[in-house]
Amino acid sequence: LTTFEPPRVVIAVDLDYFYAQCEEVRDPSIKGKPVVVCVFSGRTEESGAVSTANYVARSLGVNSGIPITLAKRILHENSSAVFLPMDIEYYRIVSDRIMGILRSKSEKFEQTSVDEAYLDVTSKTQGNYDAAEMLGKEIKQEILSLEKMTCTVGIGKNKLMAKMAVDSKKPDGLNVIVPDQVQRFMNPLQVGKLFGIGPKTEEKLRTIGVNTVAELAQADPNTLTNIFGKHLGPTLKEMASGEDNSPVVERPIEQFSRIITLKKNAEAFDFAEDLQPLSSDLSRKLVSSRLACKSIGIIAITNQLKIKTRSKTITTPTQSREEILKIVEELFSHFFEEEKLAGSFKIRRVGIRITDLTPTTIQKVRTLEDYV
DNA sequence: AATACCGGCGAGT
DNA sequence: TCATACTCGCCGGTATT
Repeated sequence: LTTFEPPRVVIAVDLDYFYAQCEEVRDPSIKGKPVVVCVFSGRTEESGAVSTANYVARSLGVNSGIPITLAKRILHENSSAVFLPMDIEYYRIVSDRIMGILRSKSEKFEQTSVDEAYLDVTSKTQGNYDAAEMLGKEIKQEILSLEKMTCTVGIGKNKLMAKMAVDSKKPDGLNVIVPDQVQRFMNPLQVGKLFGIGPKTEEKLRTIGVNTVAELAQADPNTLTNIFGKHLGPTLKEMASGEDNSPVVERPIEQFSRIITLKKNAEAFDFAEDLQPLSSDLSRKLVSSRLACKSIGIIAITNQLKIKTRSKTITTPTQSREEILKIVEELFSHFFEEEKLAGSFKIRRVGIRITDLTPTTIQKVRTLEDYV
């Protein structure tokens, strides 16, 4: 006698143009106007990039990642356009409330960013896609009534298909791709539409004559493995078939980083002062999450926007602001010595990354004992 | 031979 | 020139055990 195992049902939820929508909710008078949420780098008055824009702004060509100055040029005749500095703390508070709602509606839950999450609802729906769709409508309605916010819901047989469903129905959509329709949905797509295939991978595939997902699904496995490696090659083929076995699970954060734009480009290590707040922030974050790091790294971004990194693994995990800073300064000193020999170059942005995070169980025990 | 570490690259929000 | 701040994952090369 075997128990009935319903086919997996996964819901992906994506909060529409999240940062900009948070601003619309906070101040409804800006709804209908172009709303542009900006990260001001502080280098000059207006330098920086667009983080998110609402759909009014997007329809005019103001997309994520473009320079703020360009966005202003595009919208300069539009006197109603609203440019706001990113207020990540506020967005996180809104996000936390909504994620709480979503978590309560799922058996397994995985938040993948501040505005996206997956819900495994297999047993709740008993594998029934009509039940899943009703649940999707309920989720949309609840977020709308409690937070006055729209979202897009995608439903599929795994995370990939749920995500593909979401991406093809934004914004304010509800899209179900039932298992029978997976091939029909996927085959005609250009490979660049697949989640995880960006411009570089798309171009590589084009050189071997693979343009559509159907062609990728039929592509020669050896060729793919030769080009993309023994993991990515087979994964690409699976993706093209709409297959994805990855479970919906909450993952612990594996790295923290902080990065800033320098007031002026550096040709030598003359910005040690600027690193102190970064180190402090990361140290605080470690302490508050009861973690210590075993690996400390630096990030340097050149004026050509090339990313360079150096890192060091230490023997005893640390939370210490001073220790992190000391290693970071060593790494930057070495880095500039090396690069000096290599030729002239300029560093635009610098940062610190900490990885190999390990729980500080000793602190946990102490905290418990305090209560005993 | 297996594992760890390192730096680069790519993708996504 | 105009180009943020994050996080995750894989690749290949090299070092360590």
